[in-house]
Amino acid sequence: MPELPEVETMVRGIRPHLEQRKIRELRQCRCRCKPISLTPGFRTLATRMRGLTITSVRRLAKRVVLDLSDESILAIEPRMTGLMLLADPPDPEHLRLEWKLEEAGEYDSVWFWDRRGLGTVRLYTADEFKAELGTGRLGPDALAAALTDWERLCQSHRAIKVALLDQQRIAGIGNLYASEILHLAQIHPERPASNLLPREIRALAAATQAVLTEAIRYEGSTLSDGTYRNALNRDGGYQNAHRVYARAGECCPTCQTDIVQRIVQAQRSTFFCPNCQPLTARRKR
DNA sequence: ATTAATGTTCAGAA
DNA sequence: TTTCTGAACATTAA
Repeated sequence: MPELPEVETMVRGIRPHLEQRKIRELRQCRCRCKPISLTPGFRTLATRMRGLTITSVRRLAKRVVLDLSDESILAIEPRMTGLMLLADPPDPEHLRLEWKLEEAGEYDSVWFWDRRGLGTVRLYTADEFKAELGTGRLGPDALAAALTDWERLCQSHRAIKVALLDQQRIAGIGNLYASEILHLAQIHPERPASNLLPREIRALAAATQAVLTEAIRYEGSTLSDGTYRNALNRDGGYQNAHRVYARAGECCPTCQTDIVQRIVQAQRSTFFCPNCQPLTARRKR
């Protein structure tokens, strides 16, 4: 589930409790589900991480990244249902990994919890990290993208909603926030990206900033399935501010005129308001 | 029983 | 080369 705002919330939640602390040991939680993807395998991972100090905790697109004292880097990718927790997991069955910490602190461990188990955890050397996640695989972060990055995104002929999900062009936006961003920018999701006018590209960049920073302020979105929680198992609050996502059939909160529609693009749901987001660019100004 | 779910990746086809 | 489709990963809830 987590997109940029949810991963940013996880990072902010765990950072003050992990930085400068030493890893006593890594433990695999015994659940009867299939194990998640670990690279390298658990044994090697545990051996390599034991005794290292966590020097910094940061977000890279939709990954939680721990920089370690021997220059190796751990990247945790929550995918659909992964969470980083300091305490109080939603259930004990889907705890996957536990990092036990050395010094006494407010919390003694941090866990990776993942119900569906699609998440991945990978330990990189500095060189491997640069090669895999440096340039190419991930575009500029959605909160740091410059206008030229947005212009590059809009060279694609794909529908703008689909292009927004391309992590190689702009990294961090997922299915939920793509609909919210396009609604605020008043752009129809099926418009070819390459047909956007310069002022619409600027509106898209501004709407992305506005939606993502507001969502971070609300600590992310907890949907009806309730999977996403912050590091202390508390709900996010942005779902109450959603304008269109999962609101098909409801009245558009902006125009109070039209009904929010659901369509499918690239096999994924898109929500939009036909009145606020016309298929042809409004001509004015 | 069927369907859909906030993510990513791959193969194969247009 | 770009873009699209479907499937896969694994689990749960409506």
